[in-house]
Amino acid sequence: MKRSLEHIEYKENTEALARFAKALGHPTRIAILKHLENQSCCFTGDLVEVFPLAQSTISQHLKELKNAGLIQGELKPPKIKYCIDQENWKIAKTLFQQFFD
Amino acid sequence: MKRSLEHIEYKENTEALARFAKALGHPTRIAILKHLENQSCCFTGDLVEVFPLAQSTISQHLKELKNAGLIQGELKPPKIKYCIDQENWKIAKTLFQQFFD
DNA sequence: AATACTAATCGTACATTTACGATGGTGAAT
DNA sequence: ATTCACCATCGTAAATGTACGATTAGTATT
Repeated sequence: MKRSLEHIEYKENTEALARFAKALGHPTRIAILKHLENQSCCFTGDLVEVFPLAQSTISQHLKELKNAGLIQGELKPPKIKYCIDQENWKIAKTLFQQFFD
Repeated sequence: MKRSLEHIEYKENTEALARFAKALGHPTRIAILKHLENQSCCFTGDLVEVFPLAQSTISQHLKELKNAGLIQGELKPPKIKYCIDQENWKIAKTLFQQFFD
């Protein structure tokens, strides 16, 4: 990508907001989060049934959402229960609110 | 990307929200929009001075923001004045608000 | 018509994203 | 210890994203 070597200095929260936005930047991930908002929690397998995508693809999307901090996984053997990460969710909500005035 | 041929059917507004989010998914674009919110409007050249990026790179980011509908350009020869697209901005704001409850 | 200025677009290089199937790992139950 | 179910991760392929410099296009002004 021929990146500039030094890291650009952005204003406070700019990168955090961009990171959240990027995680939301795919319809499947939006749909997963909407699903989680309704159900409050769900298992990977549930999503695989809901969406016409491979299990690995769903898993990848979950990973990205987790990396962005928007969801968290809880071991519930033999499944994993995913829920909204309420704390970060609130942060994201606030950042978007501030951003849009 | 070995995409599924048929298009996945998402719920209302899911794709619109994802499209906005994707456009916001880069810190430079967030910064540009913040700048526009302060200044209300600005020229491409102004941004080139503000950010340590090539003119073509700024132009590309502006194009994406325009494609997403978040900004609009007005011919002000020999420059182009960019402003927030208030109408779509309101739509985006609403979509994010709804999404975060 | 020629010039000057601005910004878009082109061409390129490399990173990242998105999808799939295949494989590996973890915890429960047998 | 073996097996089963579930899910993560790996490997891969193709699309998209991000950056740059160089070129082109558009709009006054001369």
